Amino acid sequence: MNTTLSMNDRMKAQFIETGLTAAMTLPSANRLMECATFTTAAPRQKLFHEGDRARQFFSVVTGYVRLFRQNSDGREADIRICGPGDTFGAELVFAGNIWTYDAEAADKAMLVSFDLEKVREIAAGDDGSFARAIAASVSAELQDARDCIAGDRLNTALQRVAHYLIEQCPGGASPQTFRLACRKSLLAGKLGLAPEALSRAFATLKTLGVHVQGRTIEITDIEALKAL
Amino acid sequence: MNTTLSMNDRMKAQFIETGLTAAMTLPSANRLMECATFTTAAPRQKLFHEGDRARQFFSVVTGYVRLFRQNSDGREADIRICGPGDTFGAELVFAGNIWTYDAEAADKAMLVSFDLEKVREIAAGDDGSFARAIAASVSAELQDARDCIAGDRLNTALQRVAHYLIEQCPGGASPQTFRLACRKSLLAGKLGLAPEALSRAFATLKTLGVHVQGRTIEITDIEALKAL
DNA sequence: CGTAGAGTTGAACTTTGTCAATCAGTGTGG
DNA sequence: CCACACTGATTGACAAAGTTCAACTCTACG
Repeated sequence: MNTTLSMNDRMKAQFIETGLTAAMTLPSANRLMECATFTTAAPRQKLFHEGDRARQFFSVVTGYVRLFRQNSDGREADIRICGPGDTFGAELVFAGNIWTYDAEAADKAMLVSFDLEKVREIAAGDDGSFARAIAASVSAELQDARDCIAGDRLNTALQRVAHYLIEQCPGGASPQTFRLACRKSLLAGKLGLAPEALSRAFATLKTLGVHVQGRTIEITDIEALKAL
Repeated sequence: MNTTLSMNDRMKAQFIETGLTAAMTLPSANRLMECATFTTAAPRQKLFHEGDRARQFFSVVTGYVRLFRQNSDGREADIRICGPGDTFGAELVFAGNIWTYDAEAADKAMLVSFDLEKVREIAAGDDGSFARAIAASVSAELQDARDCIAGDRLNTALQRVAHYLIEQCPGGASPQTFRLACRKSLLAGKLGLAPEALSRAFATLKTLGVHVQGRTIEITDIEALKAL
């Protein structure tokens, strides 16, 4: 399914939206684009496995990608859920060339892949602004990963779900209605929960003015959520 | 307690041992050293708090530093335990200048601090090898953080403790005897456990040939540990 | 309609955190 | 040299939180 496509203007525009290029100067973004290949992935398609040699890293244009680890019994735990604009694997530009996790497309997904060797060459050849832009993306990922560790260790399922909902409220005022960005089972994984636990959390939150109808969320009292 | 010291040869040697400089070219390491200040911290001394503006990042020379978050009730969760050779806060070179966690010395600790502004200036001024070396350190931290997330979500307390012991076995053969690198309560935090849970894990492991006497660990059958 | 996939609910069970009491090791001062 | 206090570690009892498994519902879509 790894189809190389010529880049049209719409794709370029989408690519520019990517978090990676946001912090980049225009010349850097242009150099990066020269290493880019557009790719699509079918639902549940594996992108790579833990232990595989890595030849490129990725940005998500549309859809979602699940990064996860497996234990010896085959049980899986999500490490990160990447949505539109997210980059994953950029840490390999600077350290290592083996994947330390599995990745699969959650839905039909559109990705940009960047050739690691070419990116490293560019990073080594310029004044350092290119490398710094990628390093900024990796640093942001590190902050997110630490938020995740702290969140897991400090908060209960209910609190993590409430926190997620607060984050998703555009504007931060209530009452408010919006749609979940992804399937609930995917969200559960992102929050480090079994799907059942997410369900129960939503059920409990009903008493605090959170009404869930399919993917539609209605929040009547955001302050009550923050109080958790 | 932040005493600036002139750098003697022993200090230079210790500094060179640091993971940060390991991946660095000698000129880069020399440039980095120009931004460095030696600092000591008393046991339980706070280095900074979440939300503080960051002016430097750190490497640990001796002792341990606890990075943690607090929730609204004041309960704490460790994000990372830094020992000799570990660097923390380097992500701020590339993104952000506010601490997103608290830090305190676990024991009496000796640290090197690096002025963020100066480091950024050097990173912007050279051919990029300096920035790439720091980025490599941040990337390694990201891998560790993900190991931590996956380990927390996938393994029980017993499995995490067993995994830690296996990691600590020099050579990887049994029988073997070694000392824990730090206090048990600190280790518990590193593994995301309450001290009581670590105690119980050790008690359970007694039946699998792990004998704990204070900080001394005796492992008779490392294969039994791996089987968990 | 009917089927497949996603989501929900219930019940039993496991794991781990919390609280309280106790123990062990270490150092201090009388 | 011993009593005392202090800190860290251990143990038991208990409660809370989540997982797991199974049955059931709902919805979308052919």
